[in-house]
Amino acid sequence: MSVGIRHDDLRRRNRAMVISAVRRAGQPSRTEIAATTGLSHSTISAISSDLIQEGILTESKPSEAASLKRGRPQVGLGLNPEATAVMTVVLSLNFLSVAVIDYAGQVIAEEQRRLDTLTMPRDELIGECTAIVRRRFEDPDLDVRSVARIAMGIQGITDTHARAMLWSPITPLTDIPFADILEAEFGIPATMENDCNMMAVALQWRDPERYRDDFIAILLSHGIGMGLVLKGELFTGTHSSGGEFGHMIHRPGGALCRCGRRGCVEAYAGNYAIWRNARMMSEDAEPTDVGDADMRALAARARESDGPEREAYRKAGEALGFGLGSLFALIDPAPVAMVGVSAAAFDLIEPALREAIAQTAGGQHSKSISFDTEPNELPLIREGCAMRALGFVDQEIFAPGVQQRTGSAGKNVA
Amino acid sequence: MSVGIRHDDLRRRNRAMVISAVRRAGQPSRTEIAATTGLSHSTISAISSDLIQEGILTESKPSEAASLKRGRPQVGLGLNPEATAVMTVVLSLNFLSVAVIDYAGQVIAEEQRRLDTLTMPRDELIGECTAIVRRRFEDPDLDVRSVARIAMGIQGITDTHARAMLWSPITPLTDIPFADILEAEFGIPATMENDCNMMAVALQWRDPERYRDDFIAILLSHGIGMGLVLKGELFTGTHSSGGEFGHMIHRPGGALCRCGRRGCVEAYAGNYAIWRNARMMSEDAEPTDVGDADMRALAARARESDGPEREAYRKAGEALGFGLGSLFALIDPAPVAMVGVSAAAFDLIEPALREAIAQTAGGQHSKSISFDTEPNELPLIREGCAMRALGFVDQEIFAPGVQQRTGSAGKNVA
DNA sequence: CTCTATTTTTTCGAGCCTCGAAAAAATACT
DNA sequence: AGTATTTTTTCGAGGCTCGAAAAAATAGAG
Repeated sequence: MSVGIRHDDLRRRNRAMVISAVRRAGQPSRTEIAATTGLSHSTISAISSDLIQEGILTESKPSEAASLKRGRPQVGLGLNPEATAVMTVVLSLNFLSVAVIDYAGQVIAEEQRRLDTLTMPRDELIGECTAIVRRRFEDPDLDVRSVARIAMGIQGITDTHARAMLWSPITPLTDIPFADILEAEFGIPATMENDCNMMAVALQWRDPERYRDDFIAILLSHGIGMGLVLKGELFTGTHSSGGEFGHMIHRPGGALCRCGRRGCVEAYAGNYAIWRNARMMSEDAEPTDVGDADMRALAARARESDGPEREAYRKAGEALGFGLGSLFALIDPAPVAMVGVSAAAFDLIEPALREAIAQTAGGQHSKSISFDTEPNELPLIREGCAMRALGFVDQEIFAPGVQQRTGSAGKNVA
Repeated sequence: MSVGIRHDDLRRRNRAMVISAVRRAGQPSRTEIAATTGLSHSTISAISSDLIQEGILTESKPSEAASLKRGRPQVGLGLNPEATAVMTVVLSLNFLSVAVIDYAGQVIAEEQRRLDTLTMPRDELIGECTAIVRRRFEDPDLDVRSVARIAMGIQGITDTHARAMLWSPITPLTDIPFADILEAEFGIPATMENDCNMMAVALQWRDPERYRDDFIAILLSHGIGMGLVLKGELFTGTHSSGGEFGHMIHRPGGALCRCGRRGCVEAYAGNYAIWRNARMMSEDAEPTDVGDADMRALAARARESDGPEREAYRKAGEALGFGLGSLFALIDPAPVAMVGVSAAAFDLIEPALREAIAQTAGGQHSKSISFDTEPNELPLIREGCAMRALGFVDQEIFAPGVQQRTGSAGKNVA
């Protein structure tokens, strides 16, 4: 059950409010913050002078608008980049990357690495992840002692509490508690996030106009994933990261999916499924890895002539359309961002997708549903992880004490 | 954006907290409330003496457990039934009912009425609804001047803000702003709720053990509806009441649904669909109304022998199973309550349903998914409306002032 | 160059609210 | 009748936010 509000929670919540207002707005003045938060000027003044003294915020000289106005110029408040730093670790198919990001959100160091995730044994995979992090810590150029949090993103299913990878297409291994492993290894709070959820978080930061309260990010890649934001909050399952859009059932008993079941949306719209159909292979054929270059070539051929390649994209569009239609029956339509290599072929997918969606309950507003595309998912995932880690720092370290549910993490206060 | 917490919000929130603790717990002592809310004894003491003085709570003599313990006996706190009252209006196919419920949740008056909703013109339908409410107000036995809120429940789609019926299977009419109509007519805040959502709310109150944070209520009746609670909160769409489980797509281009589209879950599992299949009629046959008695007879025949009737229920189970599987892919499995006349035939539905679900992503935990049945939906809907209305009173009238999002409603403070 | 209008930010006292400790109240046990 | 025990109330302390007023910092006017 939710819990009563203590008197001291007040300050903490309002501190968090101010920090988040600054993170969102860039260089707001105290007056602007007072307006957006609804708190009085006195309160904002008190809180921000605390935060400045603690080295969390910094004053920056007046913005350009100052010269136009009459009275005392506004003083912009910004996040102090040196307040702390966070680290992101993104593990995807055959690829591992790490980045250090300062408190203001700028990347200050990074490293990328190819590895063979599909065949790697458990210890080695974990070892690679901890090693790449450790190398960052050992870099003498950086004062990495100030890293306050690690957010790891992975393609696959994670648990609701953001502690472990439960299942992933990039490895046959399951149930790896990466968050706990990193915490034990480095003594820093860590979380394990789902890649598509992080894409959604990143979109919310990149384009808050379009991706605000309700939207959908769909990853069109080898597999089909989804990140969903509803009422401004990231949607997760009751036990797992949830939102396994790719494994909604498109045709009961239909094409063979990578997950071993039949008829999933992914079994028609994943890279391997498009490839399979374009080559006129059986729907029962084992899913195979298809490179991004091959997919781009496939899309080019589909654009050239109306052959089996175009038909394969049509089928993908149909599966995505009926899947989205079912989803929209549940949550109502919302803006969609298509991310990943096949998003670059969305022109081939869209007609069949819209036709399918129009045949569903969500299709009433079919025409008003807008799609946007972004071919490159990795930067989005990293950005999402960074924002997530910074968000935790904002709330749990710089405005500590408010009741948390997560149980672990969040002990080292400045 | 969310807004800073003012100083006076504190008291109001904690008042709401205490009221809700009392509503939930029955007759808790001050000490118990302090424990569940986490607030100090002094605070609870202050707040509850306020609430008693305002006539919202009453002290009741010690419970039976008092004789066992040593010290000063606990004094139970209860909701004062006379504090206020709410009214529920439930409109379903050919049936309209109203009830007056006191602040403690007891029904103190009711009226039910048959009418032909399918053919009624707009004015007449609205007129019947306002008339049945007015008759309650005119009843001299009741001090109905104290009615603080009306909650209307309807089979069909409502908007997110609980103001209007957007679409309903019980009438060809659309977009009737019942909440506004009732507010204008009687000057009392009103809301327009979706029937299945209210079923879910009622289940949460009836059996909080089983139906707590995450569960699904599915209405198996003429149509198929769903009420969904996730993380303790009623799930709604971004624009409408949402959760139109019955119109997820089971088979693209498949059987004709009452909604005019094809292949919806409902087109296989709604009463009319089961009837159609049992009679071996075409899947394109116009949906017809089937009475509850006919459905019960159909179920009996299906249990007797393995004929087309049993096959019809099998198909229904398959559609529901694949639909649930897709839903579980999104939200993970959760306990399910099957409500409505076909819930009484769940024995005929369950085998195919479980078989289908096992073929989906949600089916990993297929065996652990538990189903419960409740053949009678109307009492549930009424209970849900009552609890919802009382919840609004608790929060908006007896603990007023906390920022609201809904824009309208909630102006008459005690 | 000085003065005034204007806008932002800080200061200060007032009013609430919650908390902890201690007191008061109400009962069972001895 | 006295003591132990548990619940509830009382009371002063400490914090927080708010509004009003003061202080600070600038542009424009004369």
